[in-house]
This record gives sequence, C-alpha cells and structure tokens, in this order.
Amino acid sequence: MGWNQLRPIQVDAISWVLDGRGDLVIAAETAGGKTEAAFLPVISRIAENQKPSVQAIYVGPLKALINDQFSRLEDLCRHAEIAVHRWHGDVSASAKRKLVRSPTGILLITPESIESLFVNRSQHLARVFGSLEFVVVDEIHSFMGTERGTHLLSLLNRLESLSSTRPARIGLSATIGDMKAACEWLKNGQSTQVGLISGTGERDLAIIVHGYLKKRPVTIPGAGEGFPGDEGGDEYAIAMDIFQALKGKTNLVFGNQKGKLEYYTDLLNRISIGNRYPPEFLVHHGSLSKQVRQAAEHDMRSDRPSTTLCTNTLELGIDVGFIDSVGQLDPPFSVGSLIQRMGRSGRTEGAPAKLRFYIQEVEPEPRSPPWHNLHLSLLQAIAMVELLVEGWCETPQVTSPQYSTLVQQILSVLAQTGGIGAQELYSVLVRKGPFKRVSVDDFRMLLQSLGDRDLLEQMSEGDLILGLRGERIVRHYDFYAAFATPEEYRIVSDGRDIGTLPSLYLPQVGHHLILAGKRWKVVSRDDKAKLLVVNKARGAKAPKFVGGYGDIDANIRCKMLELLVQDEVPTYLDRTAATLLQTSRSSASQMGIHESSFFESGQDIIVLTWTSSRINRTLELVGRCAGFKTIDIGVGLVFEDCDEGRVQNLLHDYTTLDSSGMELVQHADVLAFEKYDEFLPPLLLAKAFVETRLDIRGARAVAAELVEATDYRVDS
DNA sequence: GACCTGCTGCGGTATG
Repeated sequence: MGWNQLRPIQVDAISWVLDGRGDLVIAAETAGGKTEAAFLPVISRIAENQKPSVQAIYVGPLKALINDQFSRLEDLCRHAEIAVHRWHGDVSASAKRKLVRSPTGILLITPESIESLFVNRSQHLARVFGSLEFVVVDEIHSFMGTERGTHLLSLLNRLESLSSTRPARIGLSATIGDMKAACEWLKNGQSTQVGLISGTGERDLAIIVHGYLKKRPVTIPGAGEGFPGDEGGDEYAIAMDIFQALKGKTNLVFGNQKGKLEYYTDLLNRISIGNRYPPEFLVHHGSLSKQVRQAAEHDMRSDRPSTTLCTNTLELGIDVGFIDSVGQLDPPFSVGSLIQRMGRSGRTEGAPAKLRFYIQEVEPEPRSPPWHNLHLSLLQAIAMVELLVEGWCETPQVTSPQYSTLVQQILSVLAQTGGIGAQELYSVLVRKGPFKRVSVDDFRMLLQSLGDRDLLEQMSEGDLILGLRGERIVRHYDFYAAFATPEEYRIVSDGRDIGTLPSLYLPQVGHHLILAGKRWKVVSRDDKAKLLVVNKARGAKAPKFVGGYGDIDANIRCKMLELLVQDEVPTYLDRTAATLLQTSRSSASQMGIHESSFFESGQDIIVLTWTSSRINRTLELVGRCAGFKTIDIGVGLVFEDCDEGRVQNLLHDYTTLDSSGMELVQHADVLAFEKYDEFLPPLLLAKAFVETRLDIRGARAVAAELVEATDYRVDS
C-alpha cells in the first residue's frame, strides 16, 4: 500500500488480535488508522483458514461510511483473495441473494440490515454465520446510550449464538471521557475482559469566538411599527463576517437547527451576489434528498472553493476532502460533538485545526428576568472551549432498560422462530442479552400488555406467537429500525426530490419556502402521497422542523458558573465577545451570584443550579409534585408566585425523602418518546421515563448542596 | 431551545 510503517495503535492491535486475547476497544481520532488496526490481523486470521461462512462482520452506523470502508477493505483484501461484501438498503437484492447462496469472507452491514436478516432470512442464518470469528463495530461512541445501540447489542448477541465459538468483538471509537465505559458497553455484561488501545492525538488549535449583541426593536408609542436600532449584531452582520472570513476556501459551518442553516445559506448567497462574488454556499442536513446532499459532497471534494452549512450529517467520518476551517453557529450541545467537528479541519501534517464560533446574544429588555443579562450562549461556548482544552469530554450515559427496544426484539424473535416459549424468550433477550435489568415480573407484565394489544398470543401448549397486529408491524418495512421518525412530506420540483418537511409545519399552497438553500413557491399538495410540489420562486421563508431539547452535561454548566466568578478574559474572544463577557460578569456580581443560588424576581424565586438538563428536569417535577408552578430554564429553575423559604423547605424535604422518582411521572407533560412506547403498560412506561429522562440521585445531591450552602451562610 | 441514523418484497417495464 506504500506505507512506510505501522502506527502504534496498529502494532498493538495486531499482536492483541493475533494472540487471541479477546475483545478489544481501539480509540483514536478520525483518520487515525483504526480500521486497518482492526482489520490487518482479522484478514491474516481469515487468510490462514477460509471457510464457507461469513468469518467477520463490520457494523457501521451509516450507509455512506460502509461504502467508504468497503473500497478500503477491498484494496486490502485483494491480494489475500478474501471476499468483501456490503449489505444495506442501497445494495441490490441480487447481491444479497448471492451472499446468502455462497457466504464467505467479510460482510459490512448496518444494524437495521442485520434485523432484516432475522425477520426475512432466518432459515439461512446458521449456515451464513456458523463460523463467525470477528465482530467489528465502528463509531461505537455513536451507539452508546441510544436505542440503536441497545438494538445492536441485542442483534450481536443473537448473531453470536449462531456461531460454534464466540466471536471476538472489536469496537472502534472516538475518544470519550471515560474509555472504560466504552469497554463495558461492548462487553455488555459478559464475563470476558475487554482490552483498550488508545492513540494520542494532540493538535494545535486556532480558535476565535465572535460575539454579537442583537438590539431589540425600539417601539415609539403611537408610531405603530417598531424600528430596528443599531444594526451591528443582527443576522446580516453575522453573515457578513462569515462571508468575509470563509469566501474563496473550502469550509464547513456547523449549526444546531436545520431551518436556521437554510436561512443563513440563502442570506450568504445573496450577500455573495450583491458583492459580485460567485454564490458558493451550500447546505447539507438530514431533511435534504440524497441527490442534493451528494451534490454538496461532490462540490466539497472538487477544487472549486465552497462553504457548506451543515448539521451532524457531516460530523461522522464521511470523506469530504480537505477542509480549511470550521465555523460553528451557536454553541453545540456537547464537547464531544465540538471535538469531532473541529477534527474535520486542517487534516494536513502540522496544520492547526481552525475553529470560528459565531454567538448571537439578544439585548435584554428592562424588565427581563435577571438571567437574561448573563449571556448564557456565549458562556456555554467559552465553557466548552475551556473544557476541550483541558482535555475533558462527556461520557455517554448508558443506564436505561429500553423497554421500547425490548418490544421490538420480542417481535423479532417471534418472527425469526415462528413461535417460542416465554422462558426461552426471556433467556435469549434478557438473561443473555442487553436487557439484563428487566425483572421476571416486569417481563411477564410486558408480555401480558403485548398480548392485550394483539401484538402476540399464547397458544394452548404455552408457546408465544405473533398476534395479528404484531404480524402487521413486523411485515412492514418500517419495523427494522429501533428509533422513531416523525411523519414527513416529500418536497418535489420538476419531478426531482429536494427534501422532506414534517407534516406538522407544512407551508400552505401559494406560500414560499427556502430548502436546499434555494427559494420555492408551493404549487400543490397531495395528502395521500404525502407530497408537496414546488416551483422556483423569488419569495422566501425559512422552513420549520420538529425539535426538542438537547441534554447538556453538568460539567459544562459548572464551568459556566466558574467563568462568571473569574476575572480573566480568554484571549480567543473578539472585542464584542470580550465586552459581553464583562457585562455578564458585572450582572452576575450585581445579582450576588457569589453569595447565593436563590434570587427574587418580582413574585418569583429563581434558583440557579448550574447543573445537567436531567437534574433540572427532575427538580422541575419535584416542584410541580409539591404544588409549585416550576419552570426549567436550563441553568436553573423558576418557582412562580413563591418565596425563598418555601423553596428551601421543598429542597430540604426532598433530600430526606427516599423516593424512586415514580411519584414525579404524573407531572411530566409527555411520557412516550420511543418507537414502541405506546405498547408498554403504564408502569413500565413510567419506569422508562424515570430511567432515561430523569436523574434522581443527582437531583437529590444538588438539592442537598443548595440547602447546605444556605445553612452555612446563615450560620456564619 | 436539537440533531442524526435505517429499511423489504412486490410487480411492472426495459435490456441483453
């Protein structure tokens, strides 16, 4: 291959795997040679002793990633004469039939396609995977703590039980906060030891944080329309700065909201044309059609400069060629995400990664609540940069029992076997599989509930089989994924797919729309085909998508508070950002943030907790449960129409209460989040909510800290 | 005040 030498992680992985020392996690940055580290020894082992069975599988989270790895592995395997196959939704049925007829070598596959094998080709599985020796899982950090991850672990467990010997698992991961958690995830309760090989990836960073203050429109009484004040901090100013800094080179600008990225792409291209410059801004996200996305990817790899505004779609390792610098609109939701995004720039030897933040704050009104003066977005961005430089990164939380995914796996095993006893079902999925925390009683209750809803039925001799409704669910092609997706309409122009929009926010016929960075007018709507036909137009309105809240780690909030009580101004802030930080510090000191966590605001009490989203969500429900009107504001909570003493008592009482959290559930607005939650009995639905959305122990610890800090102040 | 991911079998028609 023209390589001069192997990298250290490759040398270590080769001896680990060739010595047969068992399961392994390999952690290194993107393009750190992880794939070769895993596959060089795997290929050696297979070449020694080829069998008429798939001997190694590679599981990847994306079709595009599988396609990339497929070409790389084909090159590596050519001389060893080992076949490489891929299996995902875009692979032809004939290629799939061919593999099933004569299984060999290495198979690259998605979790959903493994699921489809169990449902549609169960009679061939023992032959195809009877001599499976290696299971390689790529990007395991993207699976940890998600439904898709639990789904995958269940499938691997079922797959491995078909093989005569237990295959070795090799996980490939980006660096996460606690690598042991990745080893534990891969091991999934089995008694094996999991080795860890980590690559070091120190790089120089060039970071600047641009701050903007958007003035509120000033309304003069009697003048009717408000008119804007100083134009310095609005979206146009931000776009102007992006245009000046990024034009003429190839860059990525990450954002958190698809609608906002569409808006900025349109604005940036208008600015380009207005300045007699080619419109070279592209957009890339999950609601754009495959053709639109591939066109953007193609442009990025070409020599022509272009800047692509994107979401996490371009965060994982898809090849987009050389990227000069990375922009970030608003702070992202995790440091891990920031590291991955930054890692996409300056991929040449010795070149620093370049990162530009664009953070817009809005000027508070005279009667705004006090935390509006703290410029929380800016604080969050700075906190994340500080944590990144310190080398800290989140560890994905893997805690929940995932009843929704268990429902899917029960239906899948029933489809695979045609019928099975309840005890054996329990053994396959719970005792040996990833649902170990589900008790026998809960499992029985779940089966009962699925029986009541006609998903399954019990025959007279005791075996469970699919019910009529269960049969319908399993036979629909929507069954294979463990995660839910909202209902969408396809947006089509001239017979070509542009993208999709959620049914919830469809523009009306005759109205305008920006999508794929272009302007459209809605011509017609077909509810049966879920189709919106559009034509090119001059009018424009940014699209709206369905969204929720991002969970933020406690450490980020903690660092935000730290920044408020320090004096030092980081060197990577521009002038406005530095001024805004000073303003938030003086507001914080005026509030008395050093002395207390409790603040009066009108009739309300504000408690600033500076902790995780999950803890705040829990404390919000604790308040509601005790009859308070409580609102979660991200960095803390508001207790409406209240006084500090009552809040203190509430928190104090909560620290002494020994509760499981189940009493909080009835005060939550929504309980069902996951795909098969609608089939759960109420008790399990409540348990799932407590385990995945709340943090009972954390909330109690924070409540105790808040109360103790107050006691100390009163005493002294 | 959020983002992302995945998917089968079929019947029809065109091509070799």
